Amino acid sequence: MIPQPAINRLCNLFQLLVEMEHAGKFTASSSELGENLGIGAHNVRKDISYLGGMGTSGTGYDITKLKALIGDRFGFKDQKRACVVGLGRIGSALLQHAQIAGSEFFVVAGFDTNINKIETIKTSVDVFPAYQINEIVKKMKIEIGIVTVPVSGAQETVERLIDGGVRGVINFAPVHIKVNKSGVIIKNIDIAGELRFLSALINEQNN
Amino acid sequence: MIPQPAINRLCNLFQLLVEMEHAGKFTASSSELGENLGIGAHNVRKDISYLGGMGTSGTGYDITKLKALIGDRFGFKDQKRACVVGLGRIGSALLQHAQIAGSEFFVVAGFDTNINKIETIKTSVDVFPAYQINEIVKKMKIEIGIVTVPVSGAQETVERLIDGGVRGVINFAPVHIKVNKSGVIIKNIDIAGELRFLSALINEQNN
DNA sequence: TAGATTGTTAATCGATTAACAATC
DNA sequence: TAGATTGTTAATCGATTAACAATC
Repeated sequence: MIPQPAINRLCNLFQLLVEMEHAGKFTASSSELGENLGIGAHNVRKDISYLGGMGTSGTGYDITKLKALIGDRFGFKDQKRACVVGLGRIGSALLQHAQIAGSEFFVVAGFDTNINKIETIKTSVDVFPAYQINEIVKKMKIEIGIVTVPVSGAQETVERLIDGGVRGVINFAPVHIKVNKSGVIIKNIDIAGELRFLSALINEQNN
Repeated sequence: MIPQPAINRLCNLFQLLVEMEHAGKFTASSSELGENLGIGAHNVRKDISYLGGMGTSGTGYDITKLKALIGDRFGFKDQKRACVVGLGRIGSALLQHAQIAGSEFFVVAGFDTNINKIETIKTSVDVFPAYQINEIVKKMKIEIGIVTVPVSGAQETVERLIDGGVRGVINFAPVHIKVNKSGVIIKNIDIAGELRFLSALINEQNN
């Protein structure tokens, strides 16, 4: 059982390794990796040790092997299908963006309650009315839902996604979502909240 | 010295209180607040106690007073000026969005290296070429920078913002930014990273 | 070999949870 | 008063840091 913060750091490490590999590097030491991630070398080694470890004393880590170790463990090889619900400014930005990110995630569908918006929107991704969420998620075997609807619609939207069979949700609405089905994970991203947090931290420094 | 996780939760609590007040509620107990935040009542009381506490035994908390207590402590009353650098899909969405969010943050300027983009973009917010970051941030007394440039430009962008006098940065580029000036806070939001993290968590459950 | 760097154990640190006396 | 709920102290839990023997 790997602690969540460690899983998170290992995800960041994975991304760093992708970039390093791309840049033509072959090996890296824990201190070099730590520097690039903004954490201690200890921490890097400790995190990697949760996966069993595979570094070479005196030399460091083989970038390609380490990347594979993390990727295998967390299932980063398989493509993952996602959908976006709520095609406002951020939603429609993500509808395009998520494919690009060079990541293993593909946005394969978009949803909105507003029929006009559905007809207007210019995108290569198929777009459907919100009442079809359940049906389409099932049909397309979508694993992850990205929710960018207003607070008032978030809970219901997530429930429909879960009914459709989604395993995880990224929720941009600033509300806590209640989940009854076990095994479903919700991750919140709250941009206004982060701004507020940042501003609180700045304020705290001044006293 | 309030622990950071507590500050974060108090920010969420603040937002909840705004909504509750808006809904016409006057008091709330720690258990009710906790339920809405997805945390324990213990935790709510503990967090509030960092601010000195002000609940009434047997009755709970006065929503308006509690909101004021948090807001005063973290400086949420004053309007904060922010700018967005990098007017891609997400950047230009934020250029509009951040004002709306009903928050105390105002986006007062946008920047991009691409001159064409600057001329094309439709927005009520003033938009400038990136080389003017330092100058404009100083002139407009912008406190917070929101960075949505590609990884390759992120470090330099943040440095320019800090030179201009920004106190905090929200960075959407998936890189760790090095800061030399003390008192400046960087918060990362990595959407692709969150997707990866989510997918790793889902994967971990299956074993 | 000598220098570098890993993996792991033990020690520290900090936050969350629990419990309860105090209070409205 | 009796019931409800706070604020705080103490106990638990978990993660990070430090240190070092093992290894290439």
